[in-house]
Amino acid sequence: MTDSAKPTLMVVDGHSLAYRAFFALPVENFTTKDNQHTNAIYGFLSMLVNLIKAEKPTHMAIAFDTSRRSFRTDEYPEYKATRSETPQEFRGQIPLLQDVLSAMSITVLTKEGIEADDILATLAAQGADQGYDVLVVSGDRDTIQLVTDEVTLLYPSVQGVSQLKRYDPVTVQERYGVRPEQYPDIAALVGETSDNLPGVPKVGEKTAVKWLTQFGSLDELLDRAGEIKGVVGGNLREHIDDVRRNRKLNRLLNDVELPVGPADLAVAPIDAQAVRDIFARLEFRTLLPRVFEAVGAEEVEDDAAVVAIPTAEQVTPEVLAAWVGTQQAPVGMTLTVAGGRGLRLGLATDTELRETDWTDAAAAALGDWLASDTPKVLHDAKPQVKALDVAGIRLGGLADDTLLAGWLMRPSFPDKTLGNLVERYLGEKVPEADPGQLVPEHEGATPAQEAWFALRVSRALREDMPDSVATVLTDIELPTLQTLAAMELAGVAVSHPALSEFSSELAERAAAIAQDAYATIGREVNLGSPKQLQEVLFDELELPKTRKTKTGYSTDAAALADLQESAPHPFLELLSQHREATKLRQIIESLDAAIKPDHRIHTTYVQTGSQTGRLSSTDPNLQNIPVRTEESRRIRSAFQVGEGYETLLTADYSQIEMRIMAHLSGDEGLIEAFNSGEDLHRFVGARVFGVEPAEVTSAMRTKVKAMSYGLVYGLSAFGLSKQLRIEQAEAKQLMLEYFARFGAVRDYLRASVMAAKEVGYTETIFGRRRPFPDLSSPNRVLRENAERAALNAPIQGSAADIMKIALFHIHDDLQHEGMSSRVLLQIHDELVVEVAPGEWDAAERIVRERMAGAADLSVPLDVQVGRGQDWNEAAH
DNA sequence: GATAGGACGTA
DNA sequence: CGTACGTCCTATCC
Repeated sequence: MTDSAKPTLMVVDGHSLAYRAFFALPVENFTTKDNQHTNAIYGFLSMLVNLIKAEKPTHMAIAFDTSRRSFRTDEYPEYKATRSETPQEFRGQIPLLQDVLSAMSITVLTKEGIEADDILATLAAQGADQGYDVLVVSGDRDTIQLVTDEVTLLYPSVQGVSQLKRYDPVTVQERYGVRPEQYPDIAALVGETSDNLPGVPKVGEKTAVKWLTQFGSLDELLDRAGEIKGVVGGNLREHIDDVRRNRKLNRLLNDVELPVGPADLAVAPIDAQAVRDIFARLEFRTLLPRVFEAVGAEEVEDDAAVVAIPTAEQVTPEVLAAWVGTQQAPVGMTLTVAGGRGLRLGLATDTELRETDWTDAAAAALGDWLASDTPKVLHDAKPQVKALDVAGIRLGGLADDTLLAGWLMRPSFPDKTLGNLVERYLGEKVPEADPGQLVPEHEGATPAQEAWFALRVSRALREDMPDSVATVLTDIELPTLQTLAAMELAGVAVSHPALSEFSSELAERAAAIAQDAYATIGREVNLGSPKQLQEVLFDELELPKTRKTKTGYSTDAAALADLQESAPHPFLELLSQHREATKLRQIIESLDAAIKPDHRIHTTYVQTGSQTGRLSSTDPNLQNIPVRTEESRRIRSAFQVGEGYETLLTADYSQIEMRIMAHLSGDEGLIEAFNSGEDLHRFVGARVFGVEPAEVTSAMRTKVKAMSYGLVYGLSAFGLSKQLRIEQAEAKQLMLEYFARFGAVRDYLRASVMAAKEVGYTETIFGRRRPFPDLSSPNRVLRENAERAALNAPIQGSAADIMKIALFHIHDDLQHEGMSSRVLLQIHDELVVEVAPGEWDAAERIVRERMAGAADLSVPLDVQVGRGQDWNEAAH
């Protein structure tokens, strides 16, 4: 163990250890869904975390080689020349690893023409000089020469990267029979195959040690080489130049000029968020807590300023009402909610905090103020808005929601709690009650204290916020929030009898299909287990292998369809049918379970649930109710008009994303297509294939349709060929023809990605931004994924903006006109409205006007409206 | 009991 | 080698 009084400097050869990890860990287990390999990164970090925990260095640096070229190759071009090319899969991981390290505030050192071990040697020398205990971590045997009383080497043993052997002068002597500084002499004589440094033939470690002991030093040995007898003596004399060269090359430089010295390498607090972000990207999950445990948590906590949080004054509703009456500036507000009901209300200015129990009396005393336009700042206002609504109060003056503001600033940021925002934007900590303790040691923040934090975070966020984003927040998101609250409260009526009847049918059918399937293979398997299915398909039936997955071969629907074509087997069709039936049944069962006593399903819209600006829906997700097959639409038939209402209205935008493309690109052909009134795909097909619209066959229409939609997602010729099941050459030709007629589309898409690369973010028509740091990543997979996402983001995001604008305007209009009709669901480009008796005409007019008028584009926004007693019937 | 992976539903 | 989501099940990890 190291002397606790002395600081410990740990210097690590990043390259050699990551390389060992690369071969030690199976790459199949360490590949992200984007096909980014991470085994070297994972293995290295895993080892580093263990090292930090075990050694507790006070100072740390990690050195990397810059390239294969170094002063050694300049001197001796064959140096390391026999090493096989480092695999691209490995090299691609190094920049990512360095990103992680920098997020962990660990200094990464590289120097052109200098190898990592020379940097280690230099820092080790400086550290030993300046009174540090030095730990050198390297997988290169040459570093043995660095070992002294002050410098210890940690060297990976053969067992694997996690087992490091500790070399001090005594252990080196025991293992190699010489003092550490003599090790290079042995290496020079024996040679180093991996470095392509041949030594003296027939001389191994034993002979080398014997000679050195006998002659005292290498110089002495070489001077007196004539005294050595036999074949090895001859060999030595013959290869004496090689030995001199080896010795020259394996001497590590300990006087490299570096931008930092040991004192600059003090362990610093990690950037917890950056680490979380990059780990998310690398899909490391289990490693995150280990990293935080080893280096993160304490430092971050110490780093956050300990700010005295004002104490909240407990008052009666009447006193609180009097107090708020005197406030002009925005007030922070938190209504704690449990089971949809308000519990306690906290209000705060910068200096004064007030709290009261949320009772009928409080609602009565504060209702007017809550409904007034007096500006209020909340974090995650929607549940609070709903709880107020239950008490008969419509919250007015919603000036900011820090949850939405934080999301708009960083939509990829997964964790948007108030505490996270406070840390990021104020550098302070929100006290948290210890979870899992019945009597917590620490009290959490009170409602008024949360309100106080929200108020101050709001201001800090607004300072950073570009105007365009602030406009999206104020003019789109906050009004949308109010509307979503109302939609969630309204819910949608769903018929339990309809669902349960369908469910029973499907259960019977699935069971029968399963029996048939078992019969075709002669045994029972769990048809829901991909693992067991793989055994059946590829081992027992010996069907051709399909697309690879992380754990084997795919058994998904596309793979089964391919198999059915290339190697038909009755089991395949039965399996597909079984999947279909059980999937439908699952959906039905989960919907049925979500029906509340009011016979309605109340989903939760997650306003911050996407990176593009779309909503998401959970508990249950009502945005993925089946629609494609006739049978599955029976589920939609169970979504029915509720009691007291007359009919359901559905309204959807047709081809909204293509229309946005036409607008953004200004492509005259595409704009004409939308203004002509002709079916879009027929029009495009006519242009692409050079025929009259009437002559466009359904095959032609299918192709241009796939192409058009694919464009929005950054589709490649490969992807297009796969989807249409045509040759890649044909897909390529199709794309060429398409762009020959609609060239401005391609120009726009290219320019849009270029611009995003330039500024680092994309922007929707309304100014919503999405950052894309990976557009300039040296990693091709990351970069190209980012390019496709960046291509799509302004289009999908603008469509989301337009729908939100239409949505809250419809909601507001219905209210202002005193109608009972209400919006129930939003499914990205579709709305479902429950229409009250006698209100159809007005409702349809409002919906059509507001949807078509939500944006002024160079093409019309086409809206399709349908009506019916249930969702399926209403879908025209 | 929690988490990961495969599969699949929607726009 | 097409974007954006949520949820179910099974298998595996702890």
